[in-house]
Amino acid sequence: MKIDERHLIQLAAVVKTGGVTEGAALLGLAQPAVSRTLSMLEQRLGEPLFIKGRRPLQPTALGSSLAEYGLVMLAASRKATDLVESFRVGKSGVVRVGGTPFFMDALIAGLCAEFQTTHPDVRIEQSYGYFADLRAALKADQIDLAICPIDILDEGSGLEFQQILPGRNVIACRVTHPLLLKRKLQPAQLLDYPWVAPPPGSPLLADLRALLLSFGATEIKIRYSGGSLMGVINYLKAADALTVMPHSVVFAQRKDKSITALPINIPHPERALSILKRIDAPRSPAVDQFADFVRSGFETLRHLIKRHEESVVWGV
Amino acid sequence: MKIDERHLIQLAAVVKTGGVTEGAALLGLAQPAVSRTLSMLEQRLGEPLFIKGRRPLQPTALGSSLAEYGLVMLAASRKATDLVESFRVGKSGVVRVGGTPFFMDALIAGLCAEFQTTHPDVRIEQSYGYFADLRAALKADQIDLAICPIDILDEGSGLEFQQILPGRNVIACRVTHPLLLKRKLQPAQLLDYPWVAPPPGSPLLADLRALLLSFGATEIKIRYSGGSLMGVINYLKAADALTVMPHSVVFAQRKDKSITALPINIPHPERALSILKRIDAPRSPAVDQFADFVRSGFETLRHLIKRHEESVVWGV
DNA sequence: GATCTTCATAACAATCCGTTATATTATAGC
DNA sequence: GCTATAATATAACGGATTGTTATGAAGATC
Repeated sequence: MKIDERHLIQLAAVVKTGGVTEGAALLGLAQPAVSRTLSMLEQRLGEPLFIKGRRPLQPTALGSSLAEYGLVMLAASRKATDLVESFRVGKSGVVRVGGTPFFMDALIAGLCAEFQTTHPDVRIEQSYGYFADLRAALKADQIDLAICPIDILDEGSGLEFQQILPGRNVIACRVTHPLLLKRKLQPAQLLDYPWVAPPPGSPLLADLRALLLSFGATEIKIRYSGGSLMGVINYLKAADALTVMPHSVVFAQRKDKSITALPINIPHPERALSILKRIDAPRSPAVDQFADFVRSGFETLRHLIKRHEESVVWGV
Repeated sequence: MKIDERHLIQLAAVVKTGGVTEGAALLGLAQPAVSRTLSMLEQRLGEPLFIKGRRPLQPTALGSSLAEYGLVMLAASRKATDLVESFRVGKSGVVRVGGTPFFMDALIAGLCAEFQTTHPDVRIEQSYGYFADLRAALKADQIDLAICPIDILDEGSGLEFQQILPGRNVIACRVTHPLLLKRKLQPAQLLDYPWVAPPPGSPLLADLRALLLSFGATEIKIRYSGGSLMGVINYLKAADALTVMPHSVVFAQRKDKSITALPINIPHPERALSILKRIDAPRSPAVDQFADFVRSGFETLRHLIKRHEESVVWGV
């Protein structure tokens, strides 16, 4: 005999609270509704669920056994509604975010941790990739968000993108680099030092090539390549090498006092760090909240950078 | 937001089976019913539960999370229906049975064990008592069955009682008792030996008093009293004492070859071992089955006794 | 691109649900 | 034992929901 789950839950509520009235109140129902449910249940089962003529209500063996299962359902139901509630306000769910390695490592990872102090039940699944991969992953619904630098003219084509940081590269080196002592830095001097290449496939690598050629290099001498951000930084710390990095990434490392930027301006790439989303896809509130959080995080970063540059001659 | 438990279960079925059609089949429903449920759920939640335009169906994060809770409910529901089913056929439940100590210990306890080889999920709660207590307990719905000797003229008064064994007492002693060697047993000889009294309050004790007086005793010399069946038997084993016991109880001990009955007839009490139930009270199938089992158990016991007496001169 | 399976929608009847109003029943206090 | 009180059962009703079958739309497969 199949029993309506709702009936079992009502039974459980009554057994748990010890009364029809209280049980109904627990479920937010009127007493007659629950009373009728119990009558119907007993009639259908052909077995009493409560010992008749006894108050406070006392369940029979069958009644209390069934009530246990009802209690399980009641608990599950409660949890489910809680889950929905937290999901609706973006407090639970999954955020799948992909991005370029340097930004992810230097900035987004920390932001994720920060985000989760207020959203502990949101799971973040991070992955690496460059624009083409990320766009494909977005369209295939493998990720919910992408964070990467995008050429201004790149067409969205079904993707929404918000710029969150203007493109700006700097030349990074360790804080003890001899070039930092020079009064006037000539671009040609940069070619005297070994260079470290950003990850293959990254826009930064193209930037580096263009930059070195503009400095008059006939060929590009790369001493080290293939490292992630941590690898590059650790290389830089141990040698007077140079590399190109996003300004924000170097800025994020300022606390370490191990690498910094040379006080020389290099051309802005026609690119801006952006958050990419699919326009059509329904995004969960958690994804939206995370995107907002990242955006505001970069907002404050931009202000930080600005204030920092106004107060000190940065990089010296 | 409160979610209908039935909806969660349907969701779980679909997620579990990987398709609306299969999910509906799992629940014994038509496919459109489940399909509509899912549509309504998504509409009410404002969040998709499945990734659109993808077959086989793939749940979203929210969908699979909710499905987990649905699965819990589904499992509980299944178990509940199983429980009901087994309860209806008397394969589960509780049997509260009270009875007089000697019968319970000597006969009923073993029957309980035997009963549970076919009804392992029936819990038996046994208690001791004599007629007055048992009747009160029955009326107060503290026990479902009582098994005790009842005077033939005792009125049921709302109680149904079935006789399961005629009243018949014997005088019990150890198998090495000297009286067993006598050719002709004179009642007066019995008075030469010490007597053990059945539990206070028991009908047996009254029987014993009446018996001894009828033998011509001026006063009753009780050497030992207050023991349960095990106590009395162990006393008898260690001394040439005598006592009154129901015939069936002594018979049940025959395998031990430690106590037996004197070959002397004593008056039948106007009493028969009976099963008592309340007439009005709804009894669970398990109780009915147990009562039937006990009845048939005593039926075979009666036959056993009969055959035994026909084949051997019992007690010698 | 044709076909086949699977899912979504529509329409309808029956049931069930929850409500308020009211009667009945059990317990407690005198 | 009787009354007062609190709790439960019953009745009646509007509305929502459930299930059904029939049919249309959309992916997947070849």
